[in-house]
Amino acid sequence: MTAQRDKTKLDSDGFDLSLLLPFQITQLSTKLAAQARAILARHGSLTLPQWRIIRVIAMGLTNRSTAVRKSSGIDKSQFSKTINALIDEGYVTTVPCSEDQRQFEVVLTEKALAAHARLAPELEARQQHLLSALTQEQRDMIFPAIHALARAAETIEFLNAQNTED
Amino acid sequence: MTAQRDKTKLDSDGFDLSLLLPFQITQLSTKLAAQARAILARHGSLTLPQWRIIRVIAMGLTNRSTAVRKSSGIDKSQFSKTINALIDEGYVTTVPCSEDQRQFEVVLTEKALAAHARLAPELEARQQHLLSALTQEQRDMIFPAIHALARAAETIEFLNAQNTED
DNA sequence: CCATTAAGGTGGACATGTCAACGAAAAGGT
DNA sequence: ACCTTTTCGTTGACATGTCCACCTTAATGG
Repeated sequence: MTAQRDKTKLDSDGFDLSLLLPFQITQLSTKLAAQARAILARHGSLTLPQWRIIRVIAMGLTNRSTAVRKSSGIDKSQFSKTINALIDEGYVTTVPCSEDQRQFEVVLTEKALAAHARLAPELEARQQHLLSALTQEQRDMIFPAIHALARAAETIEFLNAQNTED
Repeated sequence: MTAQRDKTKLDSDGFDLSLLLPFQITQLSTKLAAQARAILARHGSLTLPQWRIIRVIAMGLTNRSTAVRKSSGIDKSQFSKTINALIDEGYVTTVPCSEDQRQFEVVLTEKALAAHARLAPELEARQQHLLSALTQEQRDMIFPAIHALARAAETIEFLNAQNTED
C-alpha cells in the first residue's frame, strides 16, 4: 500500500489532494450536479430532484411512491416536498394506491412528458459526452468500482475492529 | 432488515439506474459524506466543511486564504462562513496577509491540531478501507477516470454544437 | 499618476439536503 | 381476532450548498 505520489504536478490552484478519494468524488459530484442544473435551466425551471423523479417515472417501470422514491435516491422528506412542488407546478398528479393505502401512484401530466421529451435527449447526450471522456477500459471498470465503493461507504464498522484491536 | 439480494442489475427497490453515471456518482458521494460525518461525530462536533479546511491547512503546504479555499473546494461564500465558525469555536486564528491585503492567513490553534491528530488516523483508515474495496486495477484507473469526468463535467458546450437556440 | 478591470471576501436570500418526531397503515406473531 | 413491530408519508427544524450584489484591494493600461 505505497503512496502513489507520482504526481509532481500540482493540480489546480492547490496541491495534491488528488490522493483523497472521497474528496475527489465529492468534487466530481458537485461539478456533475452543476452541469445538470445548467442543462435543465436551458429548457425550463425544473430542479434537479424534480427532474430525477420525472425521469424515473417516465421510464415506465413503476409509479408507486415508494418505488419511485427509492429509485430516485431521494430522502423521504425531500421526496414528499418535491412531489408537492411538482403537483403545484402541474407536472404530476397523484392517485391513491389500491394495494397499499399508505402509498400513492404518481402520474405524469402532459407538461411533464413534454419536459421529459425535451430534456431526455440532452441529458442522454451529456451521458455520452461523459462516457466519451473515458477509455473503454475505464468505462468497463467504473461502474463496478463505484458500486464497490458505495458498499464500502455504507458502514464505519471497520473502525471498531481496528480501534479495539490496536 | 431489508433483504440484500445479490442482484447485479437491480440495485435497491428500483431498476437499472446503474447505467446512469452521474446518478451513481451522486449516490456514492452522498454515502461518502454520510460516512465521513459519522466518523467526525464520534470525536467531536466538527462539520465536514470545517474538517476539510483544517485538513488542508494541517498539510502545511499553504495557509493563504485563497489557496486554502480553492484547495478545499469550497465556495467563496461558504468558506467565509465556515472560517468564521472555526474562529468562533477556537479552531483557527487569522493573520493579515502581508503580500495581499485582500487575503489573510489561517493558523490552526492547539484545539484544531488536537482534533486533527485524533481524526486524521480514522479518516486515513477510512480511505484505506475504501481503497481495499477496489481491485488493484480499479485503484489504478479510478483517479484518472474521476479526473477525466471532472473535466468533461465542467462544460456544457458539447450541447451548443447540437442546439444553439433557446 | 489615474482610471479601469479583475480578484478576493462578506453577507443576505434562497435552494437543497439531513434529521427526528409524529400518526396512519400494513405486516407479523401470539 | 389482538397486539406489536415495521413501513410509509408528512412536517418542522436545522445544516449545507448555491447564487448574487456589494465593497475593498490588486493588477492592468493609458
